Amino acid sequence: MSKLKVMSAPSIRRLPSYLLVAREIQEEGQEYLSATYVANRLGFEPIQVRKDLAITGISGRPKKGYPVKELVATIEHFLRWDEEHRAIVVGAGNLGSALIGYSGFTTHGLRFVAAFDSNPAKAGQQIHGVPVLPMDELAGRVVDLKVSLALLTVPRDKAQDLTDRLVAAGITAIWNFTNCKVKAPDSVVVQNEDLSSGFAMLSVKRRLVEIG
Amino acid sequence: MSKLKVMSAPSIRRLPSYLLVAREIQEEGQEYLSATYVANRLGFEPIQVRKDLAITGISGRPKKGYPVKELVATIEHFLRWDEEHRAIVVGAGNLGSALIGYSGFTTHGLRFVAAFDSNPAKAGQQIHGVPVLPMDELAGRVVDLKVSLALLTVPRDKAQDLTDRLVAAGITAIWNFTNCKVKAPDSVVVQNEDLSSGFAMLSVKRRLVEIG
DNA sequence: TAGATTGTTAATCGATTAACAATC
DNA sequence: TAGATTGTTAATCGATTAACAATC
Repeated sequence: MSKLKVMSAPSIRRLPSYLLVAREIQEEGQEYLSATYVANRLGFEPIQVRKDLAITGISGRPKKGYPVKELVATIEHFLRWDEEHRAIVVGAGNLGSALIGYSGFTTHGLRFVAAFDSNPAKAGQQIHGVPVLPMDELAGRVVDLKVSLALLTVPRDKAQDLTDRLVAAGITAIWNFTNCKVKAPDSVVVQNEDLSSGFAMLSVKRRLVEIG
Repeated sequence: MSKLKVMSAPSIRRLPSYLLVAREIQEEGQEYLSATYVANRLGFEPIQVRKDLAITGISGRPKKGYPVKELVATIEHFLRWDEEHRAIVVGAGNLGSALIGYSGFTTHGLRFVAAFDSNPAKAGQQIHGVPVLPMDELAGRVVDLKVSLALLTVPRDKAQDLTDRLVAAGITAIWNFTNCKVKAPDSVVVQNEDLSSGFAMLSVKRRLVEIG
């Protein structure tokens, strides 16, 4: 077992970009990959890359760098992207449909098995091959669909109610794309994805650039 | 003029959620809103809310809190969400279409005037009322469409090429939804939105909960 | 060997939290 | 007035960066 390292949220968030670079280098047939190279590619400091990679438990070779194949496998395992994650999408609107269709998630083990929508007209349809089911079947289907993860893409005023229903149905992880901060028991993992905060950053950066 | 405060990225990212609470309270007809109340609602510390709000230049009243109407206006102005931001969407796929259709952005002043796609079959169509134009018209239309912001929602391998073309065409802000870190001159603001990093956080949090 | 790189330990930097005077 | 709240200044906490020995 590797030593327990401090895992900061920023470090974890940077891992996917390291994985991307590592996969690319792996395809080029390189055997080793240095933190220096990764840092140059992504605009980070080499020491930061080394520290971040350390949390996964990988160990590199002085002078050579990290063995690429092992690095890819280690990051994937650390992020649990080497397992299948069966998920449902709650709210089959624009965003829900887009997320189902986003191919990038398949390399993270994410597999959408059903979508739910309160609009009866959508029930029975398919979105990118994923069946849309009526919202009132939600509670009954979580178990037989064998899902523990739900993506929440409903209007903000329905977010808390659906969270409660998802928790009651046995869902243990919620990826929340509404800008409503939902409450759930500690045993349920909630990850909030707020596009507004990104746009806030963009706007403030623009002003700073204009001012100089 | 208000004193210049330190603006940290985390603070800026929290402002939209304060704005949401403030708007809600405003609709309820309340005149004042305290940092304590906002903190309770969002699960933050009151001191953090006060510090964050301070960067916008707003000043509250001891005992009462912040005047709600002024607070809403001040945050909106600080984030430039009180102006119109004309934008194009480059890549009219699933994600691009979903972002055009996302109604939440209209309250942030975001207005989509056109989408561009390399698939000729899509040109001439409309997505949620926004015309789709052929990609080779990109350079020529940026000026007459009067846009300075572009949302990048193309496959990762086309991200850098299109960034270069956008910059050459006069775009000064890019909201990048690809997981490719694009390079642009310092005068161009780039905001990277990486869904993978959110999923990485979710996965690691899940393991921590399972371990206990 | 010499140079490049890892990984540890220490230093710095920045963000969050605490303490408290001012105030309505 | 008393209690609640703001906003400043100081303390703490955590993340990033630096220094450097170990090593292939």
